[in-house]
Amino acid sequence: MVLKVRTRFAPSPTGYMHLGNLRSALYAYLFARQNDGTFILRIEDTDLERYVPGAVEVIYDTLKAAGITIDEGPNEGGAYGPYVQSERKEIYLRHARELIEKGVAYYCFCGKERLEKLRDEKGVSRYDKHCLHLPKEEIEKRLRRGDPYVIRQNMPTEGVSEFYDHVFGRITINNDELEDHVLIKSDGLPTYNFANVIDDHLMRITHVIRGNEYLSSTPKYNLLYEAFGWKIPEYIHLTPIMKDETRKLSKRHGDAHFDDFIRKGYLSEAIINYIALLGWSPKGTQEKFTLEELIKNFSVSGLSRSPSIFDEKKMKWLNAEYIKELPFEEFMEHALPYFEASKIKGRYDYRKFGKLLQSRIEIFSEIPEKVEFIVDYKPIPKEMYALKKYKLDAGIAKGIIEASIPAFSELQAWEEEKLHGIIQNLASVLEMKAASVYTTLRIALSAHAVTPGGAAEIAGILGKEESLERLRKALSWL
RNA sequence: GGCCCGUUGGAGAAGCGGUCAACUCAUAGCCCUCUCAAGGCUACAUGCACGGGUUCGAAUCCCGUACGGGUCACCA
Repeated sequence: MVLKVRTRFAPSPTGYMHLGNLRSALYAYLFARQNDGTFILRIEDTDLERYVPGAVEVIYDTLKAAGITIDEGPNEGGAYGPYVQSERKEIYLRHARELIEKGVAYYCFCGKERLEKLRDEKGVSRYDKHCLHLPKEEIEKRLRRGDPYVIRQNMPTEGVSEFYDHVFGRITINNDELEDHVLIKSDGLPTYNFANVIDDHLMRITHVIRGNEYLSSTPKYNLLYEAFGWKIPEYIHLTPIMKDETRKLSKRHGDAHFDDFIRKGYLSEAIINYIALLGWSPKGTQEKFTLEELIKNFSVSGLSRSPSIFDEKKMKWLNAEYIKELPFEEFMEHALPYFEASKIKGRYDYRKFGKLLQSRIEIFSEIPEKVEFIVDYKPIPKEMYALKKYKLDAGIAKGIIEASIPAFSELQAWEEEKLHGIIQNLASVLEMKAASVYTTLRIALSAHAVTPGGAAEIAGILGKEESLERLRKALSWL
């Protein structure tokens, strides 16, 4: 019988959702879905000190925005709950005691001071198995007395441990490298090392997909599985996402959170698509994938073994691709808050601007700056009209603008199409190239050498009255 | 420092013993064009960190060196 695939995302509720974490969740999700398996969310809140209220909601909101659906979890329920570690305290204790009976774990009463003394000059410490040799009576006595204790895993001191990882291949570690780490802390809660193994087994996780910071402690976990006589899961360790060659992309460096990018005007589809590509490479040359396509195309063999550097430029490009293919109405929905926050708030037609901007922005937060030129109308220096390419100078520009005012004045229906007609007609009357007339009017109407959109479009946005007013002003400056 | 892992152009990467070393972003140039975008085209690693070896043949296999990452917590 082939086991049904079950993967999990097991974040700690410590604040915002980091892109690296999101990617781990994504891969675990994709793998589960493509194998018709189950995706589980488990909250690892065994560190009371790092707990941040509201962090669980952030995790839920982010996964939802990303389109990642959860089959079993704190809110969804499931047959293997509870899915919050702090609610599973008894389960861990029970298993830890079982290990003590088996002789692979033991009580340890060593205090901070004693542990401190074990530290060498470099600050590297190594527990010396001191309490492993405590006589049974003494352990009983101290337990009865209520002395604080932890439970440690008793590691073998010789031999080697070997395991297979689907990304890194076969990995071998000498057992004497393994420390007797703590399984149960003095507050009675398990450490990650322990809770993880217990939960992954009890929740029937078949494939453990996580960051490769756990790669070197995996042998310890395997020893635990073996002590219990449990099946060891398949391992898929992920390389980190880096900010640059040496620094990991982290919260400390700012703007590495999903929310930050959403706020900057990225589409969640684009973010997901981009991070999927960081550390994973598709079989063919396609790079733009919907979630559905990612589920179909994801493959463990495409996972990279070296860290990848986060490149916002490429994510911007991808985002622009998504923006361009958005139906116009949807584009406007996303764009609206940015128009509202810009200098054209309450003036001009957002939709006309939207038409101009959809192919001109990479992220929505560029809207305010792109739109600002229209209100920034100021005296136009004569040199701005001096364009050799169009055989233009201030004098010729003056003639064009003069001729354009009566022509525009006669226009009743102020529509873009009609505006184009007038400009083209003007060109033939003046016996000039249309391009020269367009350019001159574009500058006269905008007072900018570079604008998104051309003369007719800008006139359309300004409306008849303001267009004429600007043309008269432009004329007066010449 | 010990141990584990990695290293293909500015970035993401394909490549799995015989390829002109794919593809995408970025960059540059050209075309289109009323400017800017968008779109189209083109250029961009005599070379796969470096040094040895194995082989008729190596980015691909082996060894060493350098560099980078991870880990060595009562954090996950």
